[in-house]
This record gives sequence, C-alpha cells and structure tokens, in this order.
Amino acid sequence: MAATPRRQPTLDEVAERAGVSRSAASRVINNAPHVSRATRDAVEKAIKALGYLPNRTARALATQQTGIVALAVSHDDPELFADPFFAQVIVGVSAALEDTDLHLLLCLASSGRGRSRLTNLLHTRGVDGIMLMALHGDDPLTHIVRRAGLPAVYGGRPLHAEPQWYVDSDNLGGARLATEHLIGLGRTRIVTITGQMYTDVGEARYRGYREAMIMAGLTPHGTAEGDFTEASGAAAMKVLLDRHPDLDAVFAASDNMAAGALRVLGDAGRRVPADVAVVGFDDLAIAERTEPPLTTVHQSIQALGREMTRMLIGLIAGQERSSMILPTRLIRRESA
Amino acid sequence: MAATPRRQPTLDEVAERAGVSRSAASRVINNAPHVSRATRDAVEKAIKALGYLPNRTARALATQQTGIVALAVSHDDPELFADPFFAQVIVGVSAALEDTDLHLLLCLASSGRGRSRLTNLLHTRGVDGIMLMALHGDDPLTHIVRRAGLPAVYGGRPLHAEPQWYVDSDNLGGARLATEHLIGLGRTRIVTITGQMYTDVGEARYRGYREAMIMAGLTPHGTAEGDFTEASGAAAMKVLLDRHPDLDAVFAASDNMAAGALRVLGDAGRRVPADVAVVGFDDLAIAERTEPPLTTVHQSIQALGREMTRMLIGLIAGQERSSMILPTRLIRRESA
DNA sequence: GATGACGCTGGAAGCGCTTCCAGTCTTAGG
DNA sequence: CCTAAGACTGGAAGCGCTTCCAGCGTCATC
Repeated sequence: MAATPRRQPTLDEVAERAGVSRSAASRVINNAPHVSRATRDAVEKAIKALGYLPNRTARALATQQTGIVALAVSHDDPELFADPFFAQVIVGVSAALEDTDLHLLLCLASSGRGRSRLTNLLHTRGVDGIMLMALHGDDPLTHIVRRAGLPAVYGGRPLHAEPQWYVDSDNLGGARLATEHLIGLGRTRIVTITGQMYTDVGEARYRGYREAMIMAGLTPHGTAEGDFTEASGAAAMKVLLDRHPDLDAVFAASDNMAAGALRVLGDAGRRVPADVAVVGFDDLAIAERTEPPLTTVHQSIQALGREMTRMLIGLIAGQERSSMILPTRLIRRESA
Repeated sequence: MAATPRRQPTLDEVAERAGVSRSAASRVINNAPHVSRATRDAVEKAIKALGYLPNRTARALATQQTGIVALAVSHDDPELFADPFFAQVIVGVSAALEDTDLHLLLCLASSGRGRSRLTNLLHTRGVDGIMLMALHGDDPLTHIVRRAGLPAVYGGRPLHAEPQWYVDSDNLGGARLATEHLIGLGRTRIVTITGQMYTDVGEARYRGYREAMIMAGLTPHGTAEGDFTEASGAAAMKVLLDRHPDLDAVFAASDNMAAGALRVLGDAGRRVPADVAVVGFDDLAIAERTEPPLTTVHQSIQALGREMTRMLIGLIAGQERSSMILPTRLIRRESA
C-alpha cells in the first residue's frame, strides 16, 4: 500500500479553534497589520496545537505566485550535463534560494519533448520565473521564454542576441588577462586555441586574446579552433605546432583544451613553461593536476548561479535590475 | 522594468466562447466521458483560438495533486554534489518524467536550513512525492519524510534501516562477481579495499567479497578501509602491501580507490595484472583511463534514477509496488 | 404508449487560501 | 459629552479549476 497522505489542518480549523474569523487568522500568518495582541496569541496557539502549515497550492492560487523558479538546461546529454559546471551552478542557485521560500525546479530541455514540457510549464504558470543556461546562438528556448512573458535571466549570453537580463563571466577580460600575462613574460609568438566560434564564450575569449595582442603591438600568431574538450585541444595543438613551430606560448580557451595541449607539447619535446608557456581558462579541478600545474583564469560558477538567482528574485518582486558581468582573475601556477 | 506576465485565458472564457458550460469545457480538457461530438469540437476550437492552457495551480488545488516530485540530495558540498553520480541520477529521473506531466524539484538538503525547507515543502503539500539519495545511516531526512506521510522512494538503502520502498544497485552481487572473477583467474591471496563500513554500500560490497571467498574455500586475505576516494585507495593499498606482501589480487570497492591502488602498485614495482590483478566497482569514466584500463563492475546510475521515478509515480497513483535491486555486471578490461 | 436506461448538460459546491470592504469598537481631541 | 480618526474585525468575493448531482432529452424495450 502506498503512503497515506495525512490530512493537514486547514486555516478554517485554526480560525475556529482560536475563536476568530478566517481572515483574522490569515492576517496573523502573513503578519499583516491590524491584528490585536489577543487575536495574534490565540491564533498562534491554535497553529502550534494543530501543527498547522498553510497549503502551498491554495496560497499560490490566491496570490498568483507559485514560489517556484525554474532552471532550464539545454543539454541532457548525460556526458555534458555531468559537467561539474552545472553542479556548480545548481549549488550557487540553491545557496541564493536558501533564505527565501522559493524552490528550484530543474528542467532538462534540449529534446523536443523537454522543450514542449517547458513551454507548457511556463504557459500554465507553473513557475514564477526562469533561469536559462548554456544556450547556443539561436536556441528555440529563447523564443519560448520570451513568448511566455515571465521574468527570465540568462546565464551567459547567446551569441548575437543580448537578452534583457543576464549574468555572465567576464570572458573577454579574462582572456585579455591571460594573454597579457603571457606578454608580460616576454613571449611574443603567442598562439591561441579557441572554443567554438559560434558560441559567445568561444568568441569572447578569442576577442580578448586578440585585443591584448594588438594593444601590445603584437600580431596574433596563430589560431586553431577546438570545442572546449581535451581531445580537441590536443588536436588543435598539433596543428599549431605544425604551422607555427616557433611558437613560444599558447592561450587555450579552456582548461580541458589546455590539458590536451600540454600533453601534445610534452610528446613533441617542448618544455613547459621553459620553451612554451601555457595558460588555460576556467580553473577546473583538472588545472591543479596537469603536468605542470596549469596557470589559468578563474571564474566562479557558483557565483554565477547565485547572482542569476538574486537577479531573478528581484525581477519577480518587480524591482529594476540590470545585467551583470562577473569578474575573472588569473591564477598563477607553473605552466606560465 | 520586469517582464509583464501576460494574462492567460481562463476556462470560463473558453466555455463562454464555445457556448457551453464551464463543466462541459472541463470535461473536454480532461477528456472525460459524457461529452457530445459537437461540444467537444466547439470547445477545442475555442481552446485553439484563445491559446488556452489550464492553470496548473488551480488544477492542483482542485485535484490535490501538484504535478511535482522532489529529489532530495543530502549533500550540498559542491565537491560531492559535483560527483557525476548525481548528474546521472538526474538524467535518469528526467528521462522517466519525460512522458508524464510531472516536473522535478531539486532540494539540496544537508544543511539545517535546507532540511527545514524540505520539511516545510512536504508539509505544505508542495510536492506529490519524494525521492531521497545518498543518506547516511541515521539521516534526519528519514524521519522528516516518514512524518510527512508522502510517497517516498529511496535510492540506495540507509544502513540498518530498510525503507519501505527503495531502488538499489546489487552491490553484494557485484562484489561477488568481481571476486569470483579474480578467483577464476587462479588468484588465491585476494585482498580488498573497502568503502566506509558504516555505509550500506561499503558494507554490502565487503560482504560480497567475503562470501565469494568463503564459497570458494578461500579465506579473506586482508582488508583495509578507505572512503571511496582515490587518495584513500592509495593509502589502503600501501597498508595492504605492507601487511600482505604476497597478495596476488585486489578487489577495490570503487574505481577511484582502484585507481589509487593501481598507482601505488606501479610505484611498488608490481605488474598489473601479471603480478597483481585488480578489479574496481562503479565503471566510472576514470576506469577506461587508468593504466592499465580497469576491469570493474558496472552499475547504471541512470537506471537507478529512472526506476526510482517509475516507482514513485506508481506509488502516487496508488499502485502496489515493491522495492527493487538493479543488476550489476562485470566489465572486463586489462587489469584482471 | 409507458418505462427505464443511458448520454449529455449546466448549476453549484467545493479545493484552501488572500484580500477587499463595510462595519464595530476604541480612543483622543475639541 | 460629542465627534472623527483609527484600530480591529468578520463576511464575502474571489483565485481557476474539478466534480458531484439533478435534470433533461433520446432511444430501445415491453
């Protein structure tokens, strides 16, 4: 037999027991003004005695607020979702939710089915607002969300489509930082391994590299595109070594790609950092375990999640908010 | 300015437009019996014209079903939550939810605050049921959940406290499989590195090893306790080599520990599998990348999530259900 | 032609809460 | 002592949906 959902006491029972009207009891619970000391005490006593807790659904119907926010992730490929990135975001979001009475609904919305479920959720007013992560350029979610007309905050920006509210890491600035660090080391033949150039992250990190080079009076020395994975970093490194055997530094747009590059450099007999300095991006756990440990750009994913959530809460409350860029910083280890 | 939540059309408007009563319209939507062809057509036309979608909250209030299930995880340590394990569970859960109209609420409930939020969620009837993961022996969540009287399914069993409904991997059987494999290889001086013995997983995997040994007429050759991490596996391996220099095989209760053991064995000059055969447990990604690749016991975490969800859905629907143990199987690679 | 049985229908009563509003009771000020 | 401004109060009307029920036709059966 399935569990028997005990019947919870209702506000009416509380009111009756306290000898007041339901409205009075309601006022006590929401501690609204115009409640006498005596009423308050009586109601509170009744609440305690009955173990009363207001029914969420009923309250939601009356107030038109569900008390739930959604986090939609546009990847349900287990491998990609398993990325610690999402876990970090979720931890950040949860932290920000911790002292509100909002709860988190998680939607994996990459498949058609997932997307239509999300659409339905939004249009049936199942949540008060939504956070979106990891969208590609023209992800259909963008339209779905806009049409629903609910408060929505983006984590990162879809390329070429600046949403009204987003929180993003300073990819441009971080890449510049990394490149400037290499330049400061006296390197001049600096190449870069980029992420996919059709993503905002990939594009911004490349732009940061480029800007730093030009500002320093150097010319970008070579570029190869990867897809943020270790394997792609290794492949890109091979291409670059082949085309620019004289390179003396590489900026990889992700730690994973940097790890791949490190491996290839080692195999090619180049010493790091003596012959080639390497810096990555993300500051994942892997960065501490590469050989040598990786100098990289740190971004706080938890902070990203936290700020998205704060922003969303603000929007739901009807406050003015503006988008925000979270700072990144260079972590110096031994590879550069 | 915050987004303006467009007003959605209501059932009354649909009914009016279709020229029928609200109850008739409702019947069409829930495709209940006793609806004439004409009524159905009229209502469906009105629905299409108005873009109507039933309000979730209102429906929830009337039916006493929220359409939301919770997944509570008793770890919010980012490091632990980042474990691909949880991501896999979530993917499995989402898959099972995909063709229902239930949604997933995620609760990180290890802190006191998190737990009281969860308690509140359950008692305010914010969800229809709950799935619990990764509980230690006497986790307070157990009581909280029992008291709430909602359908609850456990992933894995808390030690010494068999919940009424759970889904678990066959840890005992898997460990036996692993040990038997080593025995089949002709090894006789087989040691084991266990997980924490105060967890059900740790205990069951140890028991499987022990039973297999005894069944084969061998005596357990040596045991060291780890905590499922790579570092602890390495430490345990050192101890075992020291105490049982003649060992010819090791069964590690997790791939991470096996990886640590492999490293230590290599440093000690033992060849794997020639001198010492090693088998792990979990079949994580790491198992394919160790040197040599690790023979291990595979368990499907996604399946775990999926089955938990199916079971919960059944319970919510009032069906009879019984707990279930998911099979594990041996994956042969090169370490044994 | 009377009689059920049955399919369909709309009215109405909830689900459990919030909130508006019109009253009643104080109280201070004149 | 009268009055008006507050402070409280409970009744009632929602929020948007489901569902029970009584009522109505329509048909096949006797």
